[in-house]
Amino acid sequence: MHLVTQGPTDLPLTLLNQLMAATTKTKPAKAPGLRADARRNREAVLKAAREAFAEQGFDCQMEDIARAAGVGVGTVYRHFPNKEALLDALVTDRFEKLAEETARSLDKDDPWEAFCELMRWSARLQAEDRGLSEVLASRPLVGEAAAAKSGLVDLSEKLMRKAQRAGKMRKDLMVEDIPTMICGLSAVTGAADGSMPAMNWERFLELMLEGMRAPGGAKLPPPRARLNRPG
Amino acid sequence: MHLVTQGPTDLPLTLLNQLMAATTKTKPAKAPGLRADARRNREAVLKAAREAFAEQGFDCQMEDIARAAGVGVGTVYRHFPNKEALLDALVTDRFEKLAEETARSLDKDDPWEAFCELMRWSARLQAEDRGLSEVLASRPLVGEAAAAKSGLVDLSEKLMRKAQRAGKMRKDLMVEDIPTMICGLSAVTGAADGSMPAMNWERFLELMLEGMRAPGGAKLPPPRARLNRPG
DNA sequence: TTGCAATCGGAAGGTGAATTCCGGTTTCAC
DNA sequence: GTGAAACCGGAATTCACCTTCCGATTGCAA
Repeated sequence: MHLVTQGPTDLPLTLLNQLMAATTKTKPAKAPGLRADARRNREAVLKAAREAFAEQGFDCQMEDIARAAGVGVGTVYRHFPNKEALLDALVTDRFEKLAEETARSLDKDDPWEAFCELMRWSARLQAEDRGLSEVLASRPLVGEAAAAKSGLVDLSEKLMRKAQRAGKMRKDLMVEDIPTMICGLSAVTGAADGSMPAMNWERFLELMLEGMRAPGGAKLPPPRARLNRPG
Repeated sequence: MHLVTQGPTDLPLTLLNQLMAATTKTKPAKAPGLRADARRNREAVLKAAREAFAEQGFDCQMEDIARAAGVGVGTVYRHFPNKEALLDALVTDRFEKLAEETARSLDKDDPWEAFCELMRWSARLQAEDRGLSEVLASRPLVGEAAAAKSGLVDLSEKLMRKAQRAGKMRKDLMVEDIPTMICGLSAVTGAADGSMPAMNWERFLELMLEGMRAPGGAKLPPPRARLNRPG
């Protein structure tokens, strides 16, 4: 009989694996001390999930993912305690990709142009990934993804301040306005690929950028709440 | 035994009621030749549904609606063939309200100011009604609501053209940009009331309006598809 | 008042997914 | 090579809703 893997769910087992990983590498490794077949399957599941999530968003089905990965649903659940955790892993990955690109933008010469290009790049990413756009538009974040987002916000803030100091972005914009903009944009990219092809996120984005450009016209309403971030 | 109301669902009965209504009033009447108790219940159901839909959006439950209306679920289904039809009725109603206000805006002196005020008013409506904002942000329309929307779009187009002729709105905006804007805005109002209170739709809206004001700056990307409308 | 068709309520049925369970396999340390 | 811990698959279970069904009730015309 098993001794340590007993419990209401498989979660403890997963945690154990993560602990073992931590002893091997310092970064949260993708596939720690797993048996060869397990590691292989885990990768296959992630790949299938990425595709299903990009295609159908949160409504993708666990069984489809399992089938696409060539495994049974049980295997999916051995690696991720539930659907939310699986998707959280994917979302975190996406956020890290966004953060990387944002960091790269910070090095460019013209911060305003860099900001605009970053927004365009990110909008394209959303347009190609229904899951990402759903998450950005309306899904509350959980788990690791929340932390990943907070890092992303910090980077955006840096870029924003740079553009403001350069006199190209209106001074009264706040960090909070950026997630807000991205939220609106995501709804548009999501709708555009779905039921309303006449929606045009490229135009929408340019219109918003136009509104953010310095010098600002009419005064913006004051904030009601601030993002609460550590620090 | 029944002779005319037989069918796979109660839909035929509803249609029949509507036909009967048509002979009494020219407009689609709310409660035609129904028995007194039926009419009373129908109103109660609509009221309860309106509240549940505004509060929880499409995820509201039929049983909750029935309970709030003080009737059984069976009664709800006698008046509306299914959930979608019930919500369609509510959405249509909302769209008509929007259209009325738009028509009123057409009579105002300063068309640009009227447009801005209309957008602000409509955003407030969305912020108070989760269901409405869901529909505008991402739900494909069905049934009557689709027709109601098309009427609304026509009116918006008139207002837009007026503002453009007055030289206050950039000339390269198209009708399609307005539903797009509203879609983005709805996502923001929806998120703001839910998980992300730091989102501020008032600021977002003003930013967008700023971008729409004449004279436009950078050229907008060309449309990819047009709204296909009759005429 | 009476007859009965229309209406009512809410239990039961159906559906679509997520999640659990467990007998059979596979990998790997020894 | 061998034993057992770790893994595997996918049928069975669970859960949360929407929708249907039908015996009991009620409004209304005669």
